[in-house]
Amino acid sequence: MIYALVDCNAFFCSCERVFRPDLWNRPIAVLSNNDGCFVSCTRDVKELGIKIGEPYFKYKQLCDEKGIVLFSSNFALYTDMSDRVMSILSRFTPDLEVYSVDEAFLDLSGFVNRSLNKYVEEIQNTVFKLTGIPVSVGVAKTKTLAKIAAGLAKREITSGGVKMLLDGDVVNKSLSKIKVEDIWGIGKSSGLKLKTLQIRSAKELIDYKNDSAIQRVLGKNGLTIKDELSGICSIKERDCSIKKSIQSSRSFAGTVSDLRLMRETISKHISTACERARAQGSVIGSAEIFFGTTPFSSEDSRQQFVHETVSFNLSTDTRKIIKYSLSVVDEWFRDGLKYKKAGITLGKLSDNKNIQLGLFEKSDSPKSEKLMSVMDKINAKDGEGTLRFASCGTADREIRSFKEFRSPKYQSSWKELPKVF
DNA sequence: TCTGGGGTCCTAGGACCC
DNA sequence: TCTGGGGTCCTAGGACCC
Repeated sequence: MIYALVDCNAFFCSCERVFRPDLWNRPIAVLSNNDGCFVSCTRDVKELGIKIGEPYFKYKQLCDEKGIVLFSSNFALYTDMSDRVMSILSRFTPDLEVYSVDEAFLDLSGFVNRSLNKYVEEIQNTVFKLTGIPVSVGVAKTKTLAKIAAGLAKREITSGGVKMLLDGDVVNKSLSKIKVEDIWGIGKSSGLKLKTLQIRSAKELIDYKNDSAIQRVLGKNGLTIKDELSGICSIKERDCSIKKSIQSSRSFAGTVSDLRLMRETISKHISTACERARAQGSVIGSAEIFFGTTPFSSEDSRQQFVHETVSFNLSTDTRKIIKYSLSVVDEWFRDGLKYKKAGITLGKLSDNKNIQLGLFEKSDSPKSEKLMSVMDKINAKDGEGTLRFASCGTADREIRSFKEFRSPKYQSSWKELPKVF
């Protein structure tokens, strides 16, 4: 096999730059919900020591000093740009696996006879020309090696954003420079375990003879990764078109200490998630409700973090799932606590088609299905939340989030279309 | 006095990813 | 004032059964 991993460079930042060409050479960063953390940074920002996931308030001063241009996250823009990039990539292979919002694996096995290098450059150039998004490409015999190659493509200035890891000597040389915890699928904790076996680099991992020791510390995943690094394809394609769980959650801009507000928040999360579940044709079997105070140290408040799962007969009826979920809220909510975050995860999702064929039980009445379908249609046409349940509260009590640096909704709002003079 | 062996299924939690 | 939001997969251990 020959895989190419195409990875968009600082994707969210690049999306913002497409509409702000004046920022092409400026350091920029994108912040998470409530402008809490950094979620995307251009290379020059990373070089200042700012890492993805770090809280913004720690670096506020540095950002001011260095003139870093900040953006609040604008996911409507990023998903739209992602769709465009992926659709272009699909022209280059019959087998495209979209791995995340900014990455995809292309099976290029059929192209070995062409000049692979040229083809890859063509992919890179086409994406940039048609979307304005710069991408790096790593090419190798397995997905794990392609991930490593793409990482090298980004790091090595001379690479032009493309790195081929096909020749055995080149692969070995590269692997000896890769720290074990930087391998795709091995994190901090597994990295430490491997160090107890004196394995520090990717090369040391593939040269390690005692497979059972690797399996003991990493589980069978460890051997899969070892094979992949040795050039043996062992990772199956994941089908991500149907989600197995669907989550909706947010941190509050301030804190919430009011039961009614918490009930409304949970109801809204349930409504959002159920709509997404119905949209992918799923029937829901369980809901996990969670809410909690800040996990970070704060002297003035007691801490609590609730995680409760309720299971029920398969259903798509938002009303029913809200009812179950609110009973959890009522049971666990404590007066006087300052809640910082709340959300839900829908689980035990099954395919609606199988249910209709009678393989499983479903408890909803035909009336309820009709109601949900009408609601979804109206909300799709006239906007999110046009029709909602009373338990979600009224719009004026909406819990606002901080988005100090939001960019316009260039592609999803007529009022905010970019203007060309 | 003294308490099997094997199997399946489910769930919670950990680890990892972007 | 202040620390994201979404996912996936694996494993260990409990419940249950014969």
